[in-house]
Amino acid sequence: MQKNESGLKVQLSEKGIRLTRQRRLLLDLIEEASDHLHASDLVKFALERGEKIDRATVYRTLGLLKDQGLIEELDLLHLDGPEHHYEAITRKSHIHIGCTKCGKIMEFETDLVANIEDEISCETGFLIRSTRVEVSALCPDCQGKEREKA
Amino acid sequence: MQKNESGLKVQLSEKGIRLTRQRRLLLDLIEEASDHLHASDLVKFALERGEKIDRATVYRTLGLLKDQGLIEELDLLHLDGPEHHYEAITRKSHIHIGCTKCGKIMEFETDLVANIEDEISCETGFLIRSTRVEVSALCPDCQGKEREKA
DNA sequence: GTTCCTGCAAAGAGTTTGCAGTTCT
DNA sequence: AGAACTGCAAACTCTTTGCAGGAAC
Repeated sequence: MQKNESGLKVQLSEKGIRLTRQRRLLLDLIEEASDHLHASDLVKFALERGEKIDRATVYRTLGLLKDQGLIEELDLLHLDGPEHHYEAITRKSHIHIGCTKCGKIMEFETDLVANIEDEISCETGFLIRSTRVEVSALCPDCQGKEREKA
Repeated sequence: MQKNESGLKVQLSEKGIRLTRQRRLLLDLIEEASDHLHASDLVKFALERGEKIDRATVYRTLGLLKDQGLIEELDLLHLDGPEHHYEAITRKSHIHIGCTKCGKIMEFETDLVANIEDEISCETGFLIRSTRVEVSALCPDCQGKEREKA
């Protein structure tokens, strides 16, 4: 373990999991990303910064990070295709709203998700790990275009 | 359009979409199902009642029904594999809680989802079509087993 | 030094597509 | 009759796996 490692890397290391060049690379890419990445994005972005990584390693690492609770797997309603998207789990959880017409994804923060989680815990006894909320909608721009047609 | 067609079939027909033998069959299976079906379930269940339907038709029909807003596509956190699951859209919406250990899926009804939708509509102007909430958790049984190990 | 990880290549699974023939309205 | 739908088969994409060599601790 090297000095001054960034957040997710420390977390992984503290769980007794080896930090390899490839894992550092992927964690960097995921932490720096503003978007929701999928596996082939990661291969591509790695190449762009001159580092090579195999698809298989990407998938294996994403699985590992998901199991360890460091990243979250999203489908984003498959508006963009069948791949899975991943994002770092941050303090403030947020939900995703996708426009079914233009495919745009918007993030939205709300405390109400925590309320749902509380209600579930109390009433069912389930111990919640994470909650994924994905909303399928029509964005304001696309609503305008729909009205023009009519 | 035949007489006494069931709910989803009427809805489809009213949209001007042809009712074929295969579509009736799939709608019947989806309406009667208590579980969340995926494509190959539908092929299998059709065969069990002596009707043949091609995979391609199943996928095309599921796409159609999803686009028309008659069924909802779920991933159920992929606890059960990479397939998509489908269920009829019913009046009372519900969310899915999956146990990451045993894979059990529980349905849960709450009014709080409607609150989230209201908040989103007001603050973003998005017109919501549907909201998918999938919770990853540990069920009470599996929590017990975890404690035994420790 | 031991254990775990990676790359490569091949396989696997779910899903989509082109086309000719059939069915619906 | 005309438009839309289906079955078949092949193709496609995303993802997983076995194995030999290499890296982390």
